[in-house]
Amino acid sequence: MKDFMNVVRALADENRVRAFLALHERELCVCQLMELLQLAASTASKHLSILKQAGLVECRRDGRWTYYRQSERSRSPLIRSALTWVHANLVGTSDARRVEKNVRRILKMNLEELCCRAAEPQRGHEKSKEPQMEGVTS
Amino acid sequence: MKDFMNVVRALADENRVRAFLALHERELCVCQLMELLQLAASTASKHLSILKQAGLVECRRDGRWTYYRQSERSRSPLIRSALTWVHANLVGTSDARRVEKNVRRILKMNLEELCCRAAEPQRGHEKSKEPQMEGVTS
DNA sequence: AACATATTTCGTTATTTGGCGAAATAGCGA
DNA sequence: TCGCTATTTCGCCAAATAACGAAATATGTT
Repeated sequence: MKDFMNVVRALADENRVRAFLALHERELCVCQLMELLQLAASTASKHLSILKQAGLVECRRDGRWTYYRQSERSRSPLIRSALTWVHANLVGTSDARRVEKNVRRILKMNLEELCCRAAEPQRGHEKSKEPQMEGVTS
Repeated sequence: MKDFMNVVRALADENRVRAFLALHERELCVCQLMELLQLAASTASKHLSILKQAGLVECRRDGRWTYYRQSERSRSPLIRSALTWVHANLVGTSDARRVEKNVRRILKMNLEELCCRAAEPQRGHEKSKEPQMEGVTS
């Protein structure tokens, strides 16, 4: 029951569900999820830790970035069934499509640029003085 | 998404999950659920209305009593899958067995007696004229 | 009708939760 | 080492929620 309640409570917030949907079949770092959810870093991080605590997502550290993804389906029957249930009911809905669209937009953005945006709107980190607009060729 | 969130939030409270489990394959009135959850009538009623709002349970009125039960599985794919998911993860656990045991105890009790217990600890419903001093003699 | 009682609604209070910013932590590169 | 930055932790505030009792509602009984 305790594990079950943890999973349900983790899913009982719309921002967490959206984050969870965004992590379907791909991994994203906290910066990218901040952008997706339009939340402060500390808030996004908290949400992810709740999802992680429940076992719904896992994370790996890569340098300065922490990448989150949905847990392996082999993790436990509870988690496997939760993943299946959420997908069965949300994948394909307009809300899920909206999330998907937003994620694709975010994935096109330069990670360095995206991450620094909140703090310093101006520059990237090693290479560019000026952000080299990708996608949009001037 | 809205419907999904309603279902998840309805399940995000342990008392509601216990009530929901108790309503598996049987119906119970609010009095009986008060006894099961050890909550005030207004609180129990509120929990049931939240479960009902989410579509997880239905109710019928029979005289003074309102009987709740789990919704028909044909109600909607969302509800059907929710019922299946909850059952798959909780039925057979120690918590579910404890609920089941309690329900059986409650079903053995006289309904009239059970319902009046909160108000008047002493006796059944048809006989008494005077409230006969509970504890304090005036 | 008057009364009894099961349930719901309403108003209040205490607890929990979601949000933020500041400070602490962790890792990269000079 | 220092500086930079992504993330987490901490402390606080606001909003949501769970709990209660009192009052209102609905229904059966006399």
